[in-house]
Amino acid sequence: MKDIFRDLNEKQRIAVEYTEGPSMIIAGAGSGKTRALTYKVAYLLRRGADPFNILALTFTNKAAREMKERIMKLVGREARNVWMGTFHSIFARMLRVEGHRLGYGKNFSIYDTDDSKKLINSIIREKRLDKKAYPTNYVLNRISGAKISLMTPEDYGKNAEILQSDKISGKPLIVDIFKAYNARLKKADAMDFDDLLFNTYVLLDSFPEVLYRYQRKFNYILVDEYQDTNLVQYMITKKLAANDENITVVGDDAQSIYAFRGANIQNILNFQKDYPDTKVFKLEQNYRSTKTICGAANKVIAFNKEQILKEIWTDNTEGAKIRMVRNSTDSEEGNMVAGSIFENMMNYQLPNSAFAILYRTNAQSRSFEEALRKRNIKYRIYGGLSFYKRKEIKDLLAYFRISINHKDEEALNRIINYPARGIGKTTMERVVAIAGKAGVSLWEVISDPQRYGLNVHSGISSKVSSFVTMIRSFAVQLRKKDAYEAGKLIASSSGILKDLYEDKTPEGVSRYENIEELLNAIKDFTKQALTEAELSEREVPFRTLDEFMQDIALLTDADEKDKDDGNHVSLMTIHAAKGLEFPYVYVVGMEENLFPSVQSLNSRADLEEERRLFYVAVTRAMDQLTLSYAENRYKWGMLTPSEPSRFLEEIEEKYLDKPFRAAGKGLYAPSDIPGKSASGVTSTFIHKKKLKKIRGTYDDAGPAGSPQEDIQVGMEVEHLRFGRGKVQSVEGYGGNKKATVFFKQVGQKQLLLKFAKLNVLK
DNA sequence: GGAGGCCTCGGAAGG
DNA sequence: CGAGGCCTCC
Repeated sequence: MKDIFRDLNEKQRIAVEYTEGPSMIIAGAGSGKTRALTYKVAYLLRRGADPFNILALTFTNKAAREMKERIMKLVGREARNVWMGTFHSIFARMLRVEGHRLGYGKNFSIYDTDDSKKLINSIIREKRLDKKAYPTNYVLNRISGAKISLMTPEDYGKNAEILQSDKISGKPLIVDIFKAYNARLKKADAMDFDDLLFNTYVLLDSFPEVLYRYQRKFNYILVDEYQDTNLVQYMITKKLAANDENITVVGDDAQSIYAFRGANIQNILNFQKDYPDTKVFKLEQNYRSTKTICGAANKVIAFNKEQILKEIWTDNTEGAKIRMVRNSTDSEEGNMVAGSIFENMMNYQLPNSAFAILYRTNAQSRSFEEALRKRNIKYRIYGGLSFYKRKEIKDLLAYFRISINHKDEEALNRIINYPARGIGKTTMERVVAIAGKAGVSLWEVISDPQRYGLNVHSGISSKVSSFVTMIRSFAVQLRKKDAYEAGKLIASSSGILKDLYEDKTPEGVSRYENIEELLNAIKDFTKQALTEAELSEREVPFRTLDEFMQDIALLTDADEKDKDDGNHVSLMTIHAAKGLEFPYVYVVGMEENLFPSVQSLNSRADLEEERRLFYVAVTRAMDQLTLSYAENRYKWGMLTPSEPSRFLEEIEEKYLDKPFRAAGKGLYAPSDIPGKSASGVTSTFIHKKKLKKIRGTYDDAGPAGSPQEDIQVGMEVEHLRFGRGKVQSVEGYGGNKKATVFFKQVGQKQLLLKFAKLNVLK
């Protein structure tokens, strides 16, 4: 048990050891929040807790997966039985078992945001409402907000305040759309993302025996990123923990950046009121960043009024000053950043993965893409169109969905006439109308058209019936074949493969390849061996397609594995960067009306959230932070002038490389950057451990590097990127000391020892 | 029923 | 600028 604690500092250790009763770990940026959480679970397991009795909730699949892997490394394979996952996936799992009490089938569908929007649009159309008056996103946000606040459509309709505000905004009928929307979901045996939470709450609230069972089951509850929880998440965890109150929440109010989607910062601020016995632990030692970056970040966040007081500090070195760079246009900004990355890479022998470019909006990525491509620097853009959002993928998945759950209306609408089979808009409008009147699902109508008096030409009626027959045959095959065989059969029998195969345009070819890729993923899934325990409790001795669908229904882009070795410059929004760290960080587009965004300028709360976002951006940097802005930027095709962001002035002068707004010109102009003395970067002190942590590809064999002075001719050394080699000669003194090394893989290289961290092997 | 032209409008994003 | 919705025309 000792060895677990060896990796923790005193404060972390005390927090981890405190297992009985409510506790809150307020963890500053880079202070080892994830570490505390993973070690606490590991510690519980070591002390004999049953993994099945531990519930650990996260916001992203990635966080859950990484934590699980780390715990498995600490205590072994049993850790995979911990109930660790996202709120949505854990609750979906519970609802598959218990949902029948609320009238859902075991194979209920999960509607993603696109499905929800389409459904809302069709309801607006059917109700003959004005689309302009009822924008889809607005309506969906209202509905989602209601569900997050645990309101049914009936509650919504009784709430005078809400009705009044809908009336004032000229949308008095949202309540009707909400009612219809929920009814349609139910009829389709489907839940949207919010329902997964809402229904879990209802389940625990209305069925005491179920609540009791899960309270007994989950002896220990841990919640990650607690500052991001919304009301329903808060209520569920409170209910589940009510029995023995062994609840640990981890978070940092300074990094709460999701209020816009319902996160309630009060949940963390009020935790101590909910559980008066709460033990509070503060982790403030930062292991990630230099003193400069920590100091600057503290100053920035201090401009906010609402916060739990805390300051991060670090034992790391002072480090390089923060650079601020003015550019005349956004494309110049792109070139400046790419040039600076290139130069740092060359000077200090850094991998691409040491660099990140962070921006406020996805639309900003273009100038950086172009500049990086010009220099042949590998990069990856996070966010944007994900694999599972592509049309062809959604089409095939819709076939899977409707084969599993015939009532799934959005899946049906999507594919009933794709590939084209002559069942058009008119026919479907009739089906929808009849189904609505009879109060049954669309499937019910098309599978028994006579009974419901579906009045169409005999030609069309035979097309409909052969579609129904096809889906039914898929359903039969689902039970006989494993996931891969069934998936392959559906892909070809549905006509999707043929349709895409015939399209020889580059896009068509790529769509075909995407389908192949999906089938490969299913193959991988199918190949995973089943344990004896699993085999004993299932009907068929192989993994099935509906299991695959449950596995991926809640997956998103962020879960996609890197296709390369992970050695790329990362481009992403600041939101997406939360939880990540990079040696070199460029926060770009630091301009008024962009960051902070226009929409945030109206209220103090919004501006403070924006500042927390800036705090998150600053604290992603380990070694060097560069802030940049452009005086002119293309916005929607127009070159628009812009002012530097107010946040730039919140960085204390003493942390800056050159004064911001000093008399005359302070900031770097881009021409100052590449080339000249590496812009005063004193040292890079990239810790090997950290680099390895970033992507896990730069494994170093030996222990921490030896002092550079000791490098001698004849030594066997290892370089992060070039691998093993032998020192041929050494020349120069002090900071200019150079070594010529022959590497087995890449041949002879001259290295400036100040920058190239070499491990001495022999 | 699908292709192509015109118009509109634009935040961030997990599941 | 570019994506997506809508209308028109074949």
